[in-house]
Amino acid sequence: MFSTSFEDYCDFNDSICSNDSGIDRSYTDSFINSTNSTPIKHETSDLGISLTPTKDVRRKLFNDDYELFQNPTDDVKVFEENIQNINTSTPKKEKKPKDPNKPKRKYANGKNRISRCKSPTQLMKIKRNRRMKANDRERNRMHMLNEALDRLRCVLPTFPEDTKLTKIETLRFAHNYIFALSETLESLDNINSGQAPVEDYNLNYEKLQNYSIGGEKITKDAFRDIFPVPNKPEGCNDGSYRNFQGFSRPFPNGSNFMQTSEGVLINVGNVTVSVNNKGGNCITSTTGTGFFTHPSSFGEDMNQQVYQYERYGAPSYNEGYEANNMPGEYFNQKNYEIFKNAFDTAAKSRKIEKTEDYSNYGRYNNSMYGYTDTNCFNGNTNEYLQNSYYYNDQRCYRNFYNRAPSVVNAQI
DNA sequence: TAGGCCATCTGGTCCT
DNA sequence: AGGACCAGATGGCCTA
Repeated sequence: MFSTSFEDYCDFNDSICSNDSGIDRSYTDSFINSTNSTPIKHETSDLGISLTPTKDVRRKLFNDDYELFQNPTDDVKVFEENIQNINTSTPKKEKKPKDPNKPKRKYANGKNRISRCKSPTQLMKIKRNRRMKANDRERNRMHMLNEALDRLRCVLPTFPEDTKLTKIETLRFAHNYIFALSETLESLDNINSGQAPVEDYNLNYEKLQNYSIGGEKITKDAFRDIFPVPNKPEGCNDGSYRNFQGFSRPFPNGSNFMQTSEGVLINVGNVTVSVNNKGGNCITSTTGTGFFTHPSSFGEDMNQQVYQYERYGAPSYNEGYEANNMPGEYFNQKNYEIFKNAFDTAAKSRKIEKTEDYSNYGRYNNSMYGYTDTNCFNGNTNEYLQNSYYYNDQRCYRNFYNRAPSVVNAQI
């Protein structure tokens, strides 16, 4: 089975590996990312072929293996016998019945290219090469899967001080977060239809996150149990109290919706929208802030408004409603047009950078990984790493508190 | 030190 | 043949 020529095991010319095998890359990655991932083995007795840095080391490794092949110990013999009797492979799936109408595939006549005129030694090298390439592909595949999970983590409303969610926690939390957002939309629909909202949940991220980490799949009933309807704020008439609860950090009044004498503030997800009665409108998201200001209200400062609410408390819905005679329907056609125009203007003003192409294995580099929040910035200086994925695709949600807003002025 | 989590290796299966 | 996907095995790291 094994070649008796030692040199056959020592021919580690990299040319036997295809250009996309990523061998050098893997070796480099093992140093770059050694603190974040299991380093690729260099000194173990497994194949360890291309992953070892020098030919001398490779020779030593294979010399050891070669000696073992030539003179297997009793332990090795017993092990090899036992291993034949253990089936650790993926269980076979039942084969689908063949479709007789499906056209048969054509195969070339004669021996295939690989098995033709190849010595056992050459075949072994070919197999080993295939295995290395398969390992490399599998590694990259898992890396991309982890990239996707990291992206998911960044859009989930976790807090900076939290430890990184595990994979399963991330998936559970994402599921429950989507559920919670759906509940928000349902409440919003009830507002628009003139009905009282279904619930005014006393929501917060930490509860939802902790629930998710516990491994429970959230349901409507569980949702109501976990987030009970809070007591109405003082000054609100229960009969006409209308409010909906988003899932972002609430305003000082504990709600995600705030009706004031100046206008309306709505906070849903990562976006806060301020519609000012005088035309000074603002959209704030995790990616920045855009102000859409009517000429008559240039100089209006939303931050001052928020500060005023924090200090003196926001007026209740009824106060705002009565004072301004606001219509009950906030998301009517007119407001929709206002929002649409504002977003369109903002979209034209912002240049969207192309995100990194992950599909290029050759350019793959673990140093680009955003495993920790610190990867989003340059250490403690909070400078953006221009070559980081995070810089362009804005995944670093949890650190955007530090980001200065970009301001866009437009007339609506 | 046990257990959880993770990265990696590996062989099997399915599909093109 | 070869790539994608999957699941089991393994070893390292970390924490209670």
